Amino acid sequence: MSSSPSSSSRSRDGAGTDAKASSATGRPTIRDVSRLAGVSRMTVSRVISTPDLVLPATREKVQRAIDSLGYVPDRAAGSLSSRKTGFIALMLPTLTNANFAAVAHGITEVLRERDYHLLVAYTDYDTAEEERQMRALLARRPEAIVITGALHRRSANRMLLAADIPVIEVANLPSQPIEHAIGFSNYEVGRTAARYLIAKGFTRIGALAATPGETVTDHRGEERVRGFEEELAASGLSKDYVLRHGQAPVSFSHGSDAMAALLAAHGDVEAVFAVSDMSAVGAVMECQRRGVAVPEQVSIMGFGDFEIGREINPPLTTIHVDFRALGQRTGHLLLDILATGAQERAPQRIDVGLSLVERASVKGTKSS
Amino acid sequence: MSSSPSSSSRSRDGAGTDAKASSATGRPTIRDVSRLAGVSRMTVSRVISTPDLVLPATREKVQRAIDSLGYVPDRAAGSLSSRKTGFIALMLPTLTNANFAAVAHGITEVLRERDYHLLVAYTDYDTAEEERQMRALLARRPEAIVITGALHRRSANRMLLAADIPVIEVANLPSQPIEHAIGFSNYEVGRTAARYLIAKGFTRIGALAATPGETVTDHRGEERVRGFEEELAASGLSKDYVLRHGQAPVSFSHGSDAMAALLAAHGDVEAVFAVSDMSAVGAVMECQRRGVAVPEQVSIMGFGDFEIGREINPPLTTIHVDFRALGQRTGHLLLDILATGAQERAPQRIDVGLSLVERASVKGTKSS
DNA sequence: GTGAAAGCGCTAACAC
DNA sequence: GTGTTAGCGCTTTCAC
Repeated sequence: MSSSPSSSSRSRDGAGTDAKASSATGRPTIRDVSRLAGVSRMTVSRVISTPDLVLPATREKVQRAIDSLGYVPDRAAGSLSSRKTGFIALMLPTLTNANFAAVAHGITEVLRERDYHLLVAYTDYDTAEEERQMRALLARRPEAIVITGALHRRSANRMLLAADIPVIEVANLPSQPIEHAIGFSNYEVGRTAARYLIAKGFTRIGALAATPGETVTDHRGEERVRGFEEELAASGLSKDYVLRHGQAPVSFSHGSDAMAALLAAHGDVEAVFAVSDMSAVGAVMECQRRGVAVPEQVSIMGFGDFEIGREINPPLTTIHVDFRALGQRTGHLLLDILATGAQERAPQRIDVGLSLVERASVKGTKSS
Repeated sequence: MSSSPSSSSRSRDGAGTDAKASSATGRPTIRDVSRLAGVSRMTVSRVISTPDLVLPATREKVQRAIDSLGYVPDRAAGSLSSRKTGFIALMLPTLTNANFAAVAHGITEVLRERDYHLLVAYTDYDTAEEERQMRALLARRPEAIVITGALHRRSANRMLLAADIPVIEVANLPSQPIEHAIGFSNYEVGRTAARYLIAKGFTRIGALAATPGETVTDHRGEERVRGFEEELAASGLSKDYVLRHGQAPVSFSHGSDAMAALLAAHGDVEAVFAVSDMSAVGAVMECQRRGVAVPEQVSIMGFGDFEIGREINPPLTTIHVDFRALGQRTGHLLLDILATGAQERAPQRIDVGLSLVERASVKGTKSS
């Protein structure tokens, strides 16, 4: 493997000057490539990032060296020097939720093309984890950060501001966004559901949500019930049928349990809005088991338009938000911001809206 | 902010010597902290990573400087120097699947404590994405890599080997693992399902799977049908009822569609194994819609033990694997390997096994 | 079109 | 206990 000295002593440094031993890790470095190709490290760097600035002959020579060594540039070293890490931070309550997973998926799809990498952190709805996760995320020097819903700790918020990177809030649309926001109003979701059920002529209208906990809270879900309750109140209807039951995250079994509890307490309930389709599906199943006909005896609707809702019998009426598209839009805004050069971009506030999907689980729908 | 010269010229360099201007990014560096605290950068570094080696008085002084500046160490710079990135790579087919999300979740839970970060990449079942994703992952110099199922491209495999880091295969248990493997045999899942249905006395037994595609293939699902078919053949039963339909990833609607197709082609089918609970649930719903009684007319079972299976009516018989625990075990093995010092650890091959969960969707179960 | 020098922000190794 | 020196593997900047 010793390179035979060339006949003339060349002034280019390539194989000669940069004669340091190869790295201890065994993984080839840019230096190994430069030596093998007989060019400087800078030329190797150019072949990788700006190949057009390199003569085709040189480029091929370098490329062969790269291939034969199986060289993969170390991005950490590159970042340190270029001050661009290629990381985008994403902070979620959980990944074990199809909608949040869809957001992450949508963002990734878009960022992938530009070689950005998503750094995902999740709090499991635990506000105490926020600060830890935020610190860990910021230590990787993301070029921007995407968060879902508001932060709930001042400390986490302070860190976020101090980081001085673009912030995008997704899947929730605060009236006063930190900077950019793409999403919809959870509060409006609740109001929309209530208005819909009221318009259908129901008067004993309930809801199924999680109990807000000390540390573990589904803030978005809670906002939905809040909107729901206020609309009920605005129409002079009772909130007695609104049930907060169990802990976040809500799931199918949450819906079954909560529905059972609601039927036990208020057997005369006519219509129910569950803050998530997961709960709504559980509620429908519970009704089936109890011989309570849906929608003849009880109408049920949910939120999220999860695939399962389309499949059950009767199909679930729900409120739809396209989370994957939300992720994709977020990805595009991100690329836009990062290309435009950081803070030049005026804060965006994009409401992707909601749509009510009428299916057969609510009485009085054409399809039911 | 100018520091007044102290009465004596001290030999410690702290505030004096390290007098370079603060960084261009605006974010404080270790140098800013050291200056403010009047100590060397090394002392700051120690306060962060090995506080016990620093005098309490010094430590507090430094901590105050850290807090007042809002300093968050740059891990990229740290990695470069220490050669420990704190990254674990995870390569999945998709995150939009509760079981894979659960694996990621389980790993994260464990690694979190040690400040390791999971770097997730997904291929969307596209084997062509493998190489790209693998390269991007390795460029971040993960200390270990976790992959689900085998890699399908030689190029990706070569890169993996060249990276020379611990490899753990999860959720699939190849007979010849690359190195470590934690999981179960998908092939056995299929055989178990077939044996179960055969033992129940059925003879016209079908399956619902995806069609293997050119680029998009659910290899794990395909292995499950393969095992299923072989067991059928071993008992001299026909494979005519085994249906490969639609594209991966399978979903609820895949199950509905496939079940409809199966009933159309072979109305006399007695029992069906769907390669995923998602499909199985879709199949049950389709039967309900068609007035085909489950399990009286057709028995249905799935794989994965998704929560929804427990909730539907009748509850779904399935094969259970605890994916979150799988993730947690993977996390612990990872910590073990990384602590033991890389390659010292003998390759582990851990079969977490399967369990058949009998519920009411198969005829002849006590509960049905 | 290519190269040399300098340095990104941190820590390993060794002084004292 | 704390400081100094010397890099980690890249890219920026500027020279030629």
